[in-house]
Amino acid sequence: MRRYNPSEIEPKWQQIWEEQKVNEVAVDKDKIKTYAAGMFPYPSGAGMHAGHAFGYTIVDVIARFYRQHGHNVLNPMGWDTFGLPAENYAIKTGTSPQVATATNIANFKKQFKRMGMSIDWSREINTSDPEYYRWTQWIFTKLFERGLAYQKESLQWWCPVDKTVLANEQVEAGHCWRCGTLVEKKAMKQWFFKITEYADSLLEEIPSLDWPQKIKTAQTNWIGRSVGAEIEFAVDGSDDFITVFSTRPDTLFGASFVVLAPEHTLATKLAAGDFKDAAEAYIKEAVKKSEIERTNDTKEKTGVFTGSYAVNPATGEKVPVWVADYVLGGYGTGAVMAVPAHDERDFAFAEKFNLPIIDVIAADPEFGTESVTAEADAAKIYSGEGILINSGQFDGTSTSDAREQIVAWLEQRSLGRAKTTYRMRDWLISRQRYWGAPIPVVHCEVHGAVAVPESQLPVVLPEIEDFAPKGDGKSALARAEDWVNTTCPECGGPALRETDTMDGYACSSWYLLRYTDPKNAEKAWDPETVNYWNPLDFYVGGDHAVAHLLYVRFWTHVFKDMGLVDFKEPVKKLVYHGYINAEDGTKMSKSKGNVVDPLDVIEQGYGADALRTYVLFMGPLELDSSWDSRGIGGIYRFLNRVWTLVQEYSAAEKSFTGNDDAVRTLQHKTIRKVTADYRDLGFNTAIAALMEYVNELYKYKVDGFSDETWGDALRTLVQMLAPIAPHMSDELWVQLGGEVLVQQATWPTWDEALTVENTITVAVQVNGKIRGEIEITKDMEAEAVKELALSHENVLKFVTGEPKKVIYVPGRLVSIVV
RNA sequence: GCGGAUGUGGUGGAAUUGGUAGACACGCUAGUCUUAGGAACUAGUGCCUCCGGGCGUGAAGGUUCAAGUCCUUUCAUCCGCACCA
Repeated sequence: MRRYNPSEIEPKWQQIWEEQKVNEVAVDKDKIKTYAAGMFPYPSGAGMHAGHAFGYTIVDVIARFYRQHGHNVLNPMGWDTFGLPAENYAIKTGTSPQVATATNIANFKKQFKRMGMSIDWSREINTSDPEYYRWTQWIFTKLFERGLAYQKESLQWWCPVDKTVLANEQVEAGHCWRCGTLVEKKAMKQWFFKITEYADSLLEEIPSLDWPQKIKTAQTNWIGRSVGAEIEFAVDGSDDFITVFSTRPDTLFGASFVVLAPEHTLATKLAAGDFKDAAEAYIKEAVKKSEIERTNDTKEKTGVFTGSYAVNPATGEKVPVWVADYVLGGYGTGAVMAVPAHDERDFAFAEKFNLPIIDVIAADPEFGTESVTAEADAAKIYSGEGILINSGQFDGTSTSDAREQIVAWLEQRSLGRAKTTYRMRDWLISRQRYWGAPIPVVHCEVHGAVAVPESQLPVVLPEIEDFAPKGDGKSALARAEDWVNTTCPECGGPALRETDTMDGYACSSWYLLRYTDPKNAEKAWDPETVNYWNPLDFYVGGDHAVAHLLYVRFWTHVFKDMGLVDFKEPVKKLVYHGYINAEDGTKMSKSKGNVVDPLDVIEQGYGADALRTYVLFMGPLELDSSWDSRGIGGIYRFLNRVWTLVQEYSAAEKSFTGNDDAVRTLQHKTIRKVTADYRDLGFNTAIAALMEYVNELYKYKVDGFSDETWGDALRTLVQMLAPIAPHMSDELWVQLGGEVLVQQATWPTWDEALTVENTITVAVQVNGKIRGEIEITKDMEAEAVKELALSHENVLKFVTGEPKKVIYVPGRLVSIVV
């Protein structure tokens, strides 16, 4: 009898799949399409780890499952190659990023193939390939045309180690997402994408997405829409106005002081009189402090009185103007009206500096317009809804009505207007680094910033010797003089190329479209092709909640507006999987030496099928788990049992056995269960059901094998195992008489009538406690079942006299109440 | 602080509409057999027990014939965002 030997059969089938090009697909409108992709990897020098194996196995199983349903399945792969790690690695080792990247890709590709991934390799893309980034640049120019890419001077996050600016999304708790260094603020002229213009559009579509709630909430919070008003406070004795933003214009009558962010343009100007020196010193100090220092210490508020006053537009009262670092320069207008009675932060500030606290909202309508302040505990801040008090003509109005009425009242007097602000900022895309797609812009003395025309794309990244940043705020490209000096596409006059490169996230914001038309040399994509395959049916990943997943949505929304695609949302279903940690439960890392390399596991003899099955069996997709080297042994045992069962069947004398009915019922029940589990992406339970199936078949086989029923049962087993363990399945499929590859055979179906067993075990409860079991036939009447239950020996012990109530849940249990 | 989850055996985890809690697997225990292997197979494995049964899904209440599942309160852990006005 042949032994299960994955290291022999796996390479064999991988070669056959490749030779037959079974995974290469084209547009076919007669078939249902399914487009499944994993978030493409950043091919690091370390190669793949168990987490990669997990994510891409999920994609592959989905792809194979739908292929077995006759769908036209696109499962592509590409490489996210631009970015800091590759460049830093290159600087460290002295090799060029181009060379290092090519080596790493070759390594990753080998691993993918050895894991049996059913990828259409004819569609492989690489973001650092000029044929790819040419179109990334083209998209930039289109955004530029529409005013969605612009340049502005502003304070930005700067990583002093990586010597580049970072997007907001790339700063994690004040530290650089790549190297962990404390970031600084630096004023620089930078390129931005105007994602804020799409804030509402992006927000609106979130509920329609079949994405994990976690991600949807994270995006909603990230966009952070706040509806409120801008309100003008005139500066007393000056023509200046302080514009504040508030979500609670209904509390305006309680605004007892105004607070400016230290960065506010009026902050220094308003420093006056005896307070001038102290205020200026505070402002200077606060601006210098890193953001992290400022936000870290949230308990103790600091601030300083400017010496100036502003006029509350509702009351006409003079209120002091303060400067404090709890007000953020970058949000709203950088100035707030402080209503200490109804805002915690303002309250803390007012208490510390002894500023007036005016109650303007009564929580309980029963208080009417009478102030509760006088006797109310001073420490009580009420930030909820209620009825206005101490608010002139608005007394008695509900807070929600007052919000509208007060804004309208201000608007009449040009002292305010409704305003919606967002927490999200525009996407900063300039990077002062070499290894990225050059921003396709030329700076002309006459015409300013001019987009490079399509005919001159790509702007190829020149190969240079020294690509390390020097910290002068410019990328190494600035030193490539031949490249920098060029002519203006508008006038032909002398001009300089933009030397910043684009954030790598730009490249990954449209690759899901390019996959569908990867070789198009005429345009970024053919609309018909893109609209056939897209949007993506399944997008599998375990990283990124906002950054990439927000950017890719943003670009697609823009493409829709530009008429380049027919859909707004790029990803229908987002499959978010957990991490695989090392055996000790900590994160796998190269430095700790606890990384599990999938290739090692395969080469130890377990094979790719066992690896794939194991990572899926560990638990539900979304949960984190820890690698357990013993667990894969159990999986290997299971695959061996499958193998052995088929060998025994093949070798056996076939005869009628008497267990055919039972085997058939088992088969149909299993098809129903496993099919549903696959569809719901419950791979762990699908595998468990297949194990149970095999265990049951082992029990039945002692009676011998019949030809037809057992052949069917085993072919079904092999087919249902095929998405997960494709190599073994193809091998056994042939052995069981299959004529084509398993993935080309139709998925088994079940007959509901055949899933019902002839005799069913029903539990009997007395007063909610299980007291016995009865065997009934499948057609037994409810009354007969109840009677049978009541005559059960053990049940009789607990039932004295006439039962109050007898409930029969068909096929499940009988509940007797006494 | 806000938001999102998650709490089930020694471990990873299963449980349609509320309907026999612990599927499946790891581990463990005992046994069988042998070409001593990364074995394989068989049986057992939630806790307690006076062997009748009792108790069990973070905790406490509630609804129900019946609750891991629904409701109320509460505790713990993890993750995301964090002075966003």
